Amino acid sequence: MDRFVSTFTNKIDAKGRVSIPAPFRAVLERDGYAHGSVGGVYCYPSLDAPALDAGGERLAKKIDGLLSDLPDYSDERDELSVALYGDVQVLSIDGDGRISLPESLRAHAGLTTQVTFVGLGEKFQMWEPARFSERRERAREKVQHTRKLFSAGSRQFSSGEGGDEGARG
Amino acid sequence: MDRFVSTFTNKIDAKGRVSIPAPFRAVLERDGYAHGSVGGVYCYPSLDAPALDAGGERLAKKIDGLLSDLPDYSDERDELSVALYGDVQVLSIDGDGRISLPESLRAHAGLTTQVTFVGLGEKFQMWEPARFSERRERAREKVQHTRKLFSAGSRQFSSGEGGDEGARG
DNA sequence: GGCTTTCCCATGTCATCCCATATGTGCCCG
DNA sequence: CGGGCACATATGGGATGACATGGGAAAGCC
Repeated sequence: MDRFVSTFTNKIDAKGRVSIPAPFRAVLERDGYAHGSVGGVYCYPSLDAPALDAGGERLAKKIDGLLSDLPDYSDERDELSVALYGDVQVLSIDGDGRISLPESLRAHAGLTTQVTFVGLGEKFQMWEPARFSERRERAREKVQHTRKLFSAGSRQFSSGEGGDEGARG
Repeated sequence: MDRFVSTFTNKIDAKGRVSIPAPFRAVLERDGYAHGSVGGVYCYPSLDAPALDAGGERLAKKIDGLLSDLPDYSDERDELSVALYGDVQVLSIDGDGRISLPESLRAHAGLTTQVTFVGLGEKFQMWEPARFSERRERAREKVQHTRKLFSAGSRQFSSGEGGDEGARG
């Protein structure tokens, strides 16, 4: 199965366009993106980060799956639909492998001149480079912390330790 | 399968006309809307929101399906029929891809100068922009809450940070 | 006959398409 | 082993077309 991996940073040009890293593009194409046809890149604001989530058909079907569990015409379904579908933008890829990011999306992620593409397996994220490096730093720390937990059989970690960077904000 | 996705905001002109976003129009056309022929956009007040629901043939059939599940001549069916069919308007799309909204529909959604079209998969809704952003905010909070339930127990420490690869799925 | 609705055309803006260029990378050949 | 060539990718810009929107004319309705 193809996954989105690695990170790349590309520029946003004067028209708001940005090249999708070629490896990501390849994954999207294998994921049902036919060049001329309908469909494209599904993109929406990340729920818990100043970034954008994006993916192909596989991601879209996952969203469908969430909703199909709820009964038609229930209040709950309508509300979830708004949150899931309402924020989604379908971005088409031009002949040169670029997408153009609407203002609303750029605003959520604070994107101005550059975008960092971060592969997350079934989807990828787009970050403002500076924010991402900050986030990555914290993620590294957390991995270290997790490793300590794995090896904690011998040594009991103190209860305060886990909270040093855990609170997000 | 074609779905209504994304949100768009268009203006209502002096004659009460409003352009249907081109992507939605494309979905409607694929859904059995032949340009000159009979049929059009099925539109009715949302049952539980100050908005309008709309869609094409597929939506109409779904409503039929809901009713056929209920016994003939039952009070419940009568009530639902009235609620669903009674307020339905079939709006025709003009040569430029516009519909004109009758006063009764506009009143229910509080539409004045602008309309926000919200794709919800098999149907779409029309909102007064300000009301929609309010609703969207609530929907987001609800999804966040739901997500926390999903991921509760799997990660006790630090809510979210590195673990957001499962965000929407 | 006045009013509303529908059709048609005009316009400005924005997105898309296409091509040109730069940069870097791997490969081939010397 | 090193230089150069070819290709893929990223990026910039110009031109063309799509789309939203406004207004006028014609056709139906009361």
